[in-house]
Amino acid sequence: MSSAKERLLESAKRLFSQKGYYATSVEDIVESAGVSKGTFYFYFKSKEELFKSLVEEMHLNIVKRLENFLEKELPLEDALIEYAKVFLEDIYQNRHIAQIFLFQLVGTNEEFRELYYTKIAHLRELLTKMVDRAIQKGEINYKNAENIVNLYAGFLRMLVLEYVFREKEPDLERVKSLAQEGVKVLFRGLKNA
Amino acid sequence: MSSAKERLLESAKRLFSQKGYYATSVEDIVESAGVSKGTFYFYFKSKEELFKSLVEEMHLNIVKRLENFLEKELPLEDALIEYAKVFLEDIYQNRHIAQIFLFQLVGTNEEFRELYYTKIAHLRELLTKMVDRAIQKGEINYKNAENIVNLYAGFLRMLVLEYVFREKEPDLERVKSLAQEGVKVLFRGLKNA
Amino acid sequence: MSSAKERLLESAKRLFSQKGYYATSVEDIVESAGVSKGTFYFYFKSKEELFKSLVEEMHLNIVKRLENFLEKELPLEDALIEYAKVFLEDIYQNRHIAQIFLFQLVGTNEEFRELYYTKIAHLRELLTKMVDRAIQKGEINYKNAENIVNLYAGFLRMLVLEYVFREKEPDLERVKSLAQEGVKVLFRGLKNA
Amino acid sequence: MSSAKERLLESAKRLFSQKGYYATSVEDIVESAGVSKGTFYFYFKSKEELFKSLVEEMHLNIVKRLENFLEKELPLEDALIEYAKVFLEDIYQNRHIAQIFLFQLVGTNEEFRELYYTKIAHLRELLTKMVDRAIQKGEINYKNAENIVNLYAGFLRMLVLEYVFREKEPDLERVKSLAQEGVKVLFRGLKNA
DNA sequence: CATGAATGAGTATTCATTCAT
DNA sequence: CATGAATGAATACTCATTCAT
Repeated sequence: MSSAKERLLESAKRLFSQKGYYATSVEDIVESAGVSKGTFYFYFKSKEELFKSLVEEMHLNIVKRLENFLEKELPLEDALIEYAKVFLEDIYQNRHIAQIFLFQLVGTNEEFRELYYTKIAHLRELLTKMVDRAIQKGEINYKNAENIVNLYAGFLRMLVLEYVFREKEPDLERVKSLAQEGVKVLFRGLKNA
Repeated sequence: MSSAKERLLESAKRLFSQKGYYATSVEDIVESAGVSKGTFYFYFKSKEELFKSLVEEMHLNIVKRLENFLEKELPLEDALIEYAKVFLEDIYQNRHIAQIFLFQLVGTNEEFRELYYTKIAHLRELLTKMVDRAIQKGEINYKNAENIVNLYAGFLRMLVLEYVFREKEPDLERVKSLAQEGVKVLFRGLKNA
Repeated sequence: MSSAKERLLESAKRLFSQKGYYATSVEDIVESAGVSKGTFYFYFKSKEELFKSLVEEMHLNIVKRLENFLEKELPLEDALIEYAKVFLEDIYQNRHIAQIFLFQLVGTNEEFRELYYTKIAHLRELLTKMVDRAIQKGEINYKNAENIVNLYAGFLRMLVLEYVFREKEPDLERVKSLAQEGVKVLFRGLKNA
Repeated sequence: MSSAKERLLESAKRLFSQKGYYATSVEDIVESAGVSKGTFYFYFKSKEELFKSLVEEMHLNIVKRLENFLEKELPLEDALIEYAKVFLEDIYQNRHIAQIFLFQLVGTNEEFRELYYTKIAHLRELLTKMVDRAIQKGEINYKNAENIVNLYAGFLRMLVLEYVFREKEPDLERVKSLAQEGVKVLFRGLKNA
């Protein structure tokens, strides 16, 4: 049986992702976790701290995965396709926390927005590094790595927003295939500049 | 001199976009507008209703602009580039309310998220129509209009998120040129499928 | 066509009697009367003053009617029966304002309760006088006039509460006949002490 | 020492009965009880719910008492006299909550009025049963049980209104003796029909 | 006479957080 | 570790009343 802290984390993830940070009360969380309020504050300094720790967790997951990818040094097209698939799978597996990270953080309040931009900057850096390498290797002819990240990351975000989060039971295979097609389109454009 | 209602609307836009829906209190809004609480409720049924009316306003603006574009029947590449520029200009001019529409709605609570998806669906439809026309005319060879919308709209969203909203004083000309470059890359990819 | 003041009075009577003093807002009243708030305060100093003036009006009505009855110097039984009928008819005709007078005044707040007791004391006095006369004339053998008023007035109040006010469309003839029967029962008891 | 909940209930009873439902604020109640606002809402869902629970409590008290009386199967005159005494004693002991039940409920708003009629209907039924039995046994000759209840209950209500609630320190013995006399008068009337 | 925009004190209710047990 | 009673500042919203036009 899961511990009180784990149950609190699970409940928080689910409720934050469903109802949003503000509309989720500590009361909601402890009730759903079946523990007392005192217990909540034994494990977490505050509601905000819990939220931020979820964000941190998700961020570290994505970063780790992305760094692993970088080490493989795949050709860019393969890398972009493979990573897109892994990313979508990952996001789907961690839907709740991912929703918080990708779409709640920016829109909730000033502090969270800043946190978002800090975390995202890190991820963009990693992606930029990957693209830069391909530019150096002459794999593509459009050489603005930052803007390539805009195209690629914007596309992935859109897929997540429109398919993974919007639909109750997303057809992940279809989303992955959309991702693959999209990246191919993109890559052709990058090569033929 | 501006009327009480106008001042309330301006204050609300600014504060919602800065601090977010929940972190902005009616107190904040009326204080910033220099009117009493009673006046707020004389003009708006509730904080929520005011928020939603701002969203509606922005939505109608974007739809109108997009419909105008559709009527022009430009070649797709030109249309995508021109619309991107107009869109970015527009979003910049209406930064506050646009921030609310594009990034707060999804992340705030369940009701707002549903509202977001409803509004966005409408915009995606219009874009899809534009792309479909180009497919019929043989302008491009990748024929999944929906996915092209994912690529294009995702890219624009990312530009807004990373440049227009992130930076205090965004260099709009640079963003537009990134947009133009990105669309060209994309279009090449679409043509050479 | 009725004047603004009359329409305000009518609306106030109806709304106060239906929803109660506190649950009826000045807004409700002016809306239902089709006039502006300014007009309300042109004719009435305050919501409370309007309410009290309605109470005063009803009180004067009942007092006048009762005094007329006293002058007739009927035998007690006839007087009690006749007055009961007239009273019920009257209350029915002025249902709204009567509801306010008889049942809202006591239960609403301290000030109104005191007002109620003052007004009611006056009515009880008149009734006591009527009964005293009958005692002096030897018409009845139970000689506690105050308690007779308790029996009689309590009975009438109960009829009003249970039949005139409770039912949407009260059968007034039936209520009057209940009143007549009840008074006869009462009178027999008074005579045979 | 009494618990926070008990103190809240006591304060609420007293204040509601003195100032009325609307004129008593939650602030008033918690201040008088010496607890915080949060504590109020820890124990009661709302001001209205607390009010209704007081009503329910009083209603159950009266019903229980009345049912006990019914079981005794006393001759009607004795029953009416004995019950009147017990009722007055009871009402006096629970003055505050009784005032709420008997005189505030009807006059406050629509919802409470309906609640009043529901509760009172129950009490009238029990009394009617008691009277019906006496009619069947031939104890009285006036056979309209419902109207007898009107006479009896109206009389008791009037005693409560005029003596128990009106006076700061009511002379309960005198009220009980008025009740006894009144019932005797009534009973003679009923017998000699 | 009449309007309706504007006021601001007041109200019920929420909720993150604390702490004695 | 765990509980849950208690806190009180904060919040959205109401409403009687005023007053310039």
